[in-house]
Amino acid sequence: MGNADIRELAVIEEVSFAALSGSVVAVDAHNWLYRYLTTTVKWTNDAIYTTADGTEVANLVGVVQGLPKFFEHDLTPVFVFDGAVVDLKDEEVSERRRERERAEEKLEAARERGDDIAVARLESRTQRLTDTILRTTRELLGLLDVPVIEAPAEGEAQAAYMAREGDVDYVGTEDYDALLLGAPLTLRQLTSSGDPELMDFQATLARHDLTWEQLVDAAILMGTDFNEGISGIGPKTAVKLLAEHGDIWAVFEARDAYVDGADRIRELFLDPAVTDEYSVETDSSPDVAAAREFVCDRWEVDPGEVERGFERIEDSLVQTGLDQWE
DNA sequence: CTAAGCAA
DNA sequence: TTGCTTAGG
Repeated sequence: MGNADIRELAVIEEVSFAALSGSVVAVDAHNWLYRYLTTTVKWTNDAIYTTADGTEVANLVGVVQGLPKFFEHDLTPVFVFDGAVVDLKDEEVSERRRERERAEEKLEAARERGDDIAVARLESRTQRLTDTILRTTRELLGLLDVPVIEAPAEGEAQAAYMAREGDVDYVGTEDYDALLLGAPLTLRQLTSSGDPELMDFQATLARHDLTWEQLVDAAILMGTDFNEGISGIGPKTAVKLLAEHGDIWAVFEARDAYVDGADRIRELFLDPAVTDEYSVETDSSPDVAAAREFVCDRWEVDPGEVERGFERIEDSLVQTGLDQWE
């Protein structure tokens, strides 16, 4: 599939958190939450992340554990939430449904034979961001005064747009799509322990002598989330073909191979639904006490699970407060 | 999912 | 160079 192929084209360098100090990052909220739920939190035990009535609250633990990373490095996160689901082609939708059903069958089988490791792995695959998870995440971010922006469609597209407009410095997501959406600078691995990775849009275009349209065309040839690539075309061949033929239509002609709905897929990347109705408020005053109460009292999370995170948030507040006097 | 190794 | 498989997180 295409993701690794796009990485192959992208100009990516490691950066230090220190180099990012003072900047604003538009975080793809769904991507960030998903990553936290599947890797950090979900991996350990399950019961403590569920309330007595069965509501999942692992997201709250994830938020409390994940935000300090931004604050401690003097990064301002802006969380961008998905709006309406972008409608895919019918076959794509049913393919995904089949995938999901297959995964859920396997999960059931693993449960029956008591294979805990397999259960954990499969659960992370079938994990869904429920309405409750999204709602409580927004509420907690609100209490901590972290800006939240509602995208009309894909959060990542909105984030990329805000970065292109210069309203934020970076897009934060693990997804390579940000590059196709024209996000000038994308940060990856903000949640993991090592240094972040910086993906540079203009440098990527320059390296391969491509226009934005051609980069998107190359991705479509190699395969994206929305289409199968053309067999036999990887990163090298895609770039060569576009240099030779100019655009995807000419390539189709020359190879007598076609991608269904290529014009629509192109549009999803080049001209996605976004809104100007947002404001990025960078000075914040988190109500940590209220956040604690929300997480531990309202949602019954064991204080031990989030205490360290709240402390780090409080400490980083003091720290930035001091910085202003230096 | 990502990296590495191998066949065509 | 691409695509497939396998190991590991």
